[in-house]
Amino acid sequence: MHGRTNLTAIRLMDACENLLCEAEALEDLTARRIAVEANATPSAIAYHFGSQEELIAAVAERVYRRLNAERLSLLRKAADRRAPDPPDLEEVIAALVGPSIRWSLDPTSSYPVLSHFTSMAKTHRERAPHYRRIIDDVEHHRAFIPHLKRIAPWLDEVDIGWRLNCALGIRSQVTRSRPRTEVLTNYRMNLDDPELVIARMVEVIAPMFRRMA
Amino acid sequence: MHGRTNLTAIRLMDACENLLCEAEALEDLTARRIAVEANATPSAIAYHFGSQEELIAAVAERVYRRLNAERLSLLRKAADRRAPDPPDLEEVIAALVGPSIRWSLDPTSSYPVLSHFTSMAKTHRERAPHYRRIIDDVEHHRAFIPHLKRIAPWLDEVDIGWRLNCALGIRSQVTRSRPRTEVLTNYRMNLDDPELVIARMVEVIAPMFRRMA
DNA sequence: GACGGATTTCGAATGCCGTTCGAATCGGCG
DNA sequence: CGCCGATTCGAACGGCATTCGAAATCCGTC
Repeated sequence: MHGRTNLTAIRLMDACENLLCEAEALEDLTARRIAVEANATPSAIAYHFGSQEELIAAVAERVYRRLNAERLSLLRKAADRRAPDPPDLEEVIAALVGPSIRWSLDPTSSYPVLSHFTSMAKTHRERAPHYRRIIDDVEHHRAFIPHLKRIAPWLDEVDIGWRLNCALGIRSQVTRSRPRTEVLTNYRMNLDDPELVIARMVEVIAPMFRRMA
Repeated sequence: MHGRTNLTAIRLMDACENLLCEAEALEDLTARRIAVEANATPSAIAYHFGSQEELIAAVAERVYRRLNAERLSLLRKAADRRAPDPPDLEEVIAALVGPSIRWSLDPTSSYPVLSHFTSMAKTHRERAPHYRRIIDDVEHHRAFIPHLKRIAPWLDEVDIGWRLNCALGIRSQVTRSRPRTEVLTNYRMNLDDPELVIARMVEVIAPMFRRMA
């Protein structure tokens, strides 16, 4: 029934996720390789998912859900700790960027799936809408807005959203352009310790939400 | 002589640049289409550039040089205006992010070449080193460091480089993830006026280089 | 236990891709 | 004219994702 609850459908997704993590370049990920890794044939991909791209989208969505769950869990924790007072700004920022940073530095995580997936949206025309729906789903980011609004009530929602967007840009730069980051900091920053990196990011992002001097 | 000063080599680069700008997806860019657009054959690409990827790299490098020249020209202008005093912080930041923003909003510019090119580095394994050499060339960014250091002498060079890197991340987010930016700001920010966007970015980035309250 | 329709798997075929390669063509110089 | 390097071309080749009809498998029903 063309579903993805089937056993081989699951095996295809797992194989695709594994290959996507190991592959250093996307051209290493071919339908045939996925099929072999999953003990199936390329036709199985078409049958269960419609196309290779939709399989990848399904895998990416699955990984995204895990990351977002972690983010929102940290946000809830930050909110609960201080309730009914507004949460701690630095803790909220750490909840926003922390999971991405930790995943990107953990070689056993599936973070490569996400970074490959975003660059894939620019490659494929037909599936792009379907891809963008996943990438541009920012509901889990919007969840941060009300909390930040309580922390910085003098900013309107547009200002908050804009700063949130900027924070996400910094996050992407650090996770996806490591060579640039290394060169610009003269190789004198320890970019391997996630907590250190997160602290450095908080140090830069937090002032965006503080009242100007 | 396998050079790229030949007439058809130039026509190939121009055709590739045009197609790269018009194509909304990279799969639209094929060697055969480039050849047709340049009144040549696919073999000509191999002959003059070695491969399609190297042709694309040559085109991207050409566009990068134009953008960087514009950036450095603005930086020099900012430095000259206040010399021998340190340049104005906001003007330096505008020099850093302004050209990218203006190009990305100008439909006649070749900015799509750059955004496509960066996502291409993740797709191809063999040429990746060659690609990364172009992408990770941050010499033109490093040129900003001494000026920023004069503006914020209490920051060491690592701090300056880190903040510069963060500013570039914000720039990338705004130029490359417009849908996200729109949703997060509730579609209530005018993202079509480059000067307005630049002002908003300066507003967020400048505090990174100001002494904390 | 055997049947029959729906579901799933398979393998061959299709069309497009980038690239290769030998032959044909061009252009200037003796 | 005749030569030779530089350039262009067209016909391959292998690899890719995908399609499709036939086989195989599964499972409720007789």
